[in-house]
Amino acid sequence: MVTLAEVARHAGVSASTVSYVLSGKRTISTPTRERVERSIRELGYHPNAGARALASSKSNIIALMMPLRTDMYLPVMMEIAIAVATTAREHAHDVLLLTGQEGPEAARRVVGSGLADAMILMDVELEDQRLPLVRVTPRPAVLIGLPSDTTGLTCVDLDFAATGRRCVDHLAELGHREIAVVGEAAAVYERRTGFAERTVRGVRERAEELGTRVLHRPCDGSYESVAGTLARIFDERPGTTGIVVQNEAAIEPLLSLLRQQGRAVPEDVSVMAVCPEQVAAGTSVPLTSVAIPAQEMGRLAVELVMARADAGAGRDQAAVPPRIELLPPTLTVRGSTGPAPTPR
Amino acid sequence: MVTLAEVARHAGVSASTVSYVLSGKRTISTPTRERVERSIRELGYHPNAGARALASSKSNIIALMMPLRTDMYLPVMMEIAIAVATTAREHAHDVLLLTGQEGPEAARRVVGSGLADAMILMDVELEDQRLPLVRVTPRPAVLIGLPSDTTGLTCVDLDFAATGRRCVDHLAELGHREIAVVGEAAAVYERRTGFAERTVRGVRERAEELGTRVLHRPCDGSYESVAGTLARIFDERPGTTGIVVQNEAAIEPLLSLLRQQGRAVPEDVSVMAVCPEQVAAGTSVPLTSVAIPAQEMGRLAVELVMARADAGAGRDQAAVPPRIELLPPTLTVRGSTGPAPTPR
DNA sequence: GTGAAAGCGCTAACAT
DNA sequence: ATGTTAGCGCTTTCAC
Repeated sequence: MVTLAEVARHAGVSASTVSYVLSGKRTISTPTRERVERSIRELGYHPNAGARALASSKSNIIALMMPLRTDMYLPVMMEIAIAVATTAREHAHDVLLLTGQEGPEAARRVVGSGLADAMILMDVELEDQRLPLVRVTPRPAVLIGLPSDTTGLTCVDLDFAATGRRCVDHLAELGHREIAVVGEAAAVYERRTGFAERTVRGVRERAEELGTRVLHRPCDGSYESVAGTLARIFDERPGTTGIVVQNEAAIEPLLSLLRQQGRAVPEDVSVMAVCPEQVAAGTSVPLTSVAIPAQEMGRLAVELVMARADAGAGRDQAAVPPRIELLPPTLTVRGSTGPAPTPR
Repeated sequence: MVTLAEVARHAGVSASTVSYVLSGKRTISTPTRERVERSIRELGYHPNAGARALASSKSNIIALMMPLRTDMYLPVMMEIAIAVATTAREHAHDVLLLTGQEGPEAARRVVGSGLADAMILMDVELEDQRLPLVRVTPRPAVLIGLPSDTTGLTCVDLDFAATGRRCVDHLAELGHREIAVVGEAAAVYERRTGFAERTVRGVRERAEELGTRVLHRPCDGSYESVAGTLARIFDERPGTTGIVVQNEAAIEPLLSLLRQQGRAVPEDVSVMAVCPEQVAAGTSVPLTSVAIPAQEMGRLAVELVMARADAGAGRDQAAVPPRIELLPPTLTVRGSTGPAPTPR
């Protein structure tokens, strides 16, 4: 294994000079720098990560915790993870993947051991078990999702309340007066992250302002469940002409069922979804949708956590104030929504 | 920050004793051990990862590379990643997530710097760019997938050829004499991993033995594409009564289209898939399928890489011989396959 | 602009 | 069964 000392000898300089060439923390004369860089290349030198971490007390590793609790939609998680990894590399950091089964102690472990010097928490619950640790730890952390008490925390998420409002606006503009929300599984509402509620709250809020009627039904993604949900919707509210779906798994079954029932989309009923762009564009009927900006969330989380890490290095405590960053919803109109049918 | 030396002082022992209590590499008297363990708890000591890595030249980190090239089905990747992380923890290792955009150099970087002491490569191509490095590096590596030349490599994958054969067997037993394969996107066959070809080869092989006719069509997952593919299939082979799908995205559109065309499943046409269990069980018609054992693949990859790592520590070179581990296909019969209809 | 040297916290001989 | 000690390879004062 090639060491810094060997590079130094090969280049005829001291170890510290090599170190400074690498870090750029000191001005080096061009000839010296070039000599060192040449030696590095010729010897195939790679700085030892452990030694670096020990000497600098910085690991250049971000821990990404994804508990993967219930029925979280894996592709979105995955997209976020990819965006986090990509962005982290742009900041010369790597990503350590922590999954759920180790529990909140995983965070304590990686931070306590200095393995990671920052962390990003996904799949945040309203009363997340990891929050006490996050509030106490000196390492910067960013949550993807919104707990009920955000005091002192930095969070990133889609603005689901605004998303709900935006959906109602769109349907109302098209003349729809009775709309239904096909939501996430009941379990998601009961014990979880709050994002589903936030959407529904947004929907209700705007619907009230506009005098639109709303029926909300949780729904797990199975074909049977969607069939039952749909039946109940048209049973209770035969006049329903607009449907907002916030449940990736329910989308195809829903479209398929409407087709079978002879309800044309969007002529008889308008359907819109809160889901990743890719999903909305790939369905049997391309769906008008509000995107779940997985990439942006991942990227932003890293940028925020790095900003705090850099500041923390300068001043003693986090000089960057905590921050709640709610991404504004973006609605894309595709083929699945249209003017409300004129009642017979 | 609490150090080992502080723990030693607090427990009234030497540093090495604390170290040995931690590693278990030396027998410690029960009273001493208990005293040390108590001090560790009381002081809230966490061994410093960097110092450990430096002193022992082992980082206890496995790098997981997922290039995420083309249209790989993200949920499967994700499941594998989760299984890898979980299993790694059982071996006291953590997982570093490397994505594609850094290219093959990422492997060189993490291994060269000692950041990772083993690696698992996903999404392996037939002529994978990373293979030269893997063959040269002293660190143990395991591939998930099969390149064209496996000399000296340890690989894990589903036995796709056997999977193809198994599918034909199942349909043939039910009396089907003309079957179609709806495959992955053409791009997958052209520039990629070989798994899709292996399935088709298995299908052809067994079909030939049994005198079954086979029509194979690549297909990207879009609704239009599936519609076109299906039309061509029944156009060219009106007698087709069995369909094997190897393309998660194509499944729902396919079922939906068959329904629209008035072809009942499985009365008129039997459909079976090569896909994760979860997908097969959740479709509008539960699908007879061969599972993609994502979890097992992830777990096995870690077990194999750890076995090589442990052996490498003992002897000089890898004492554990390279190994190709092809998981046998498991077919689960659900509602979507049945006896071939008697020709009119 | 460059060097010398003191650690960073731990592991693993080498002692006893 | 336990203690002593020499590094592991790098960063970063301090000195010139």
